[in-house]
Amino acid sequence: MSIRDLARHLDISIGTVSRALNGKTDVNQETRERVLEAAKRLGYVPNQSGRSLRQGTTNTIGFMIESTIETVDTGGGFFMPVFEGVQSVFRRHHLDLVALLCGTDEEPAEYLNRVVARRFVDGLIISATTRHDPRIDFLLERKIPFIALGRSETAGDYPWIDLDFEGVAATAVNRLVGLGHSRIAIAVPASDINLGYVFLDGYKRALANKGIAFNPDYVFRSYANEEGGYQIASAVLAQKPTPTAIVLVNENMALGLYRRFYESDIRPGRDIAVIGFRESTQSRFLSPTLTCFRISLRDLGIKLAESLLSTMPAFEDHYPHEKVELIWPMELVAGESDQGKL
Amino acid sequence: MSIRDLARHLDISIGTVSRALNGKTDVNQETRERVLEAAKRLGYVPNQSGRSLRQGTTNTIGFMIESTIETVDTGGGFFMPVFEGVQSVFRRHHLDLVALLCGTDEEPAEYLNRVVARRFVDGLIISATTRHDPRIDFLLERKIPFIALGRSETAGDYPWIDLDFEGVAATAVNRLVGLGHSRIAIAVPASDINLGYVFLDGYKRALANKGIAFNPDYVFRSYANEEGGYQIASAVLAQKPTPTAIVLVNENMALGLYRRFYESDIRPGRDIAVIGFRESTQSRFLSPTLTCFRISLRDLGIKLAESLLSTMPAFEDHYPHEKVELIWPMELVAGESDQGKL
DNA sequence: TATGAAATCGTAAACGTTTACGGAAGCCAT
DNA sequence: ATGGCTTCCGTAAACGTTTACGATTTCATA
Repeated sequence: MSIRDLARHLDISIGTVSRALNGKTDVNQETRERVLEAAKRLGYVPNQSGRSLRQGTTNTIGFMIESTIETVDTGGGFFMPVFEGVQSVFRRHHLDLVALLCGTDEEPAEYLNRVVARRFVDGLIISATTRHDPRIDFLLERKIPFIALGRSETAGDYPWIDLDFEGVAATAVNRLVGLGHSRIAIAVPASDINLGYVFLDGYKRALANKGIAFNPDYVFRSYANEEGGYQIASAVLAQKPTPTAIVLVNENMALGLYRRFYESDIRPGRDIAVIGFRESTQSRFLSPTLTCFRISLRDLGIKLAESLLSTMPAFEDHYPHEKVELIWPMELVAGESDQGKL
Repeated sequence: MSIRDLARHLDISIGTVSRALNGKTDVNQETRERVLEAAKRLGYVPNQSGRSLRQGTTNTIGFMIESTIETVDTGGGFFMPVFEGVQSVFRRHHLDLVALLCGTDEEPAEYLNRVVARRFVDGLIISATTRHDPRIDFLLERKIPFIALGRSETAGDYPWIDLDFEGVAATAVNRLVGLGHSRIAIAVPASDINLGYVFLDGYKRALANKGIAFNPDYVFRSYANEEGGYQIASAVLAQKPTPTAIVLVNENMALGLYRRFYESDIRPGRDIAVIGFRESTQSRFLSPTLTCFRISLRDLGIKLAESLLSTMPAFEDHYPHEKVELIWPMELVAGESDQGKL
């Protein structure tokens, strides 16, 4: 069922059929309707390879996700809601969204190289940005439209949207200070992912604002998951003087942290204050419930998609070019985990 | 940088270049090496649209994942490890794997229709199979190679691999009976996903084997996530006589269940036995640790990929055609959550 | 009526591959 | 010298689109 078959069936030329289907102006209204009707009736759908070859465009956007130990455990569904938001925008423009999952046995930059070389996608969303991310230079040099979910250290001349790690760290510290804490620990990822550095910066700055000296011994590094939380809890308990509060960079850490504390009869919220990171399906069901921060993930996805389109020349009539360097706000969700008295 | 440029640069015909790159036999060894070397040096990669158009094949496999409320919260990373396994096989055959994420605002069958119509992929892996899954009939009729992760009720003439829900339910029941329980509840998803029915069947059969009467009041239905676990815990406590044990179809339910029990001062493992489903990053860090079942997800992915290839004519020399109707084994991981005395 | 503009459509080239086909050259046996 | 293999390579068609270009018709206007 090619366009040729359809044209033969309607007894008009394939050029006209193509123009009718693509909404070109120079085609009679009546014939357009005939074409559309026949296409639907016969179940004709344009062959993507054909159009791609001709137009040099694939109508596909890739969302690259790494399955590193750090990001694999996005419990509570981080990416799915974002994806839905992205997809809702793309669908209006007949763009298909695919997730490109880079395994642990391949370098992200290598993987990306393959994707780009094969001209698989028209644009890209990358995530889990590292401090100095080679993918960004690569995409800039190849002039592939892209947007990063998460900024690198040199958040230079490329579009990115990032969560408000700095703001979250500051809000958490301020809140804890307000509750009377001064020995405030922080948990960051051990990896090179940039958000850890941003988070740490926000923490330091907030401490400084409150006139509290920064103590490097209160910075704990491990995996951004349950296991990491457990290990950090052990380290926290071993540290003297023991912190009275801890701020987590990742909500999955909370469960492991809780577990380890329980084993030493330390009850979060009563004996030590804990502020998690992102509100997830789990945070409400922990005991005590986790004080954390809410993100409108779907809206984030929508903004991500719109921003990407604004960097693509083919869409500049709908989405005029704009510089996107956006910090996405997060809203405090008070729980019980930071509410104990000192 | 097209094949024409490469041919011109080497001063040979494009046909020879193509044959050299594709490992055809009728090309001189020396010229082949020259071609390969030049291709690498000049960074030539065949345009996918061109080959797809010519060969009618895309070298891409799609892994369809639905982001329904049921599957979105695959905490502990279910899909990522499976994905890696699949990818490790495909990479050897120069196949690209993409994840096709169907949002909640679109029917899975509709979404699949679009994917297939645009000839996006050469083969498909579908998951979250419902009881009567229209996608299966559709793919069979269109003769698209596919494999289902999860069987439908009429697990008929199509390839599938499924987790051993029946075995897990039976093992759990037997274990609980061995510990002295007879009032054993079961938590299943409220949706039409088929695994719930299979799980329930295994439960019923195991009860019958042990001579325990099936009590419909002990079947609890809700979402397969933390929220659902919480609701089910409430329902369990309200049920008289109260069950002394409960078997979960989903590990994410455990946290909500625990939370609700704690609110009523019921301690899992002491006052009520709980057996979760899949071992995840969380199960070890719950308090008490969750008794559950381990899956080798990477191997599952590998088998999934190999099985799919065995249904594709283009690969029948490497993977001879075979009937795939496979129940994937799961191994008990004893925790503390079922160890209380009655 | 002649003229030009507007509306509509057909023709054919082009996108980058793969591959069937045939031709040229080399070699060996007759 | 002829014929028949084998080895290697070039030619050109084909995949299914889109689109620049030109042709035809219609229609209003001078």
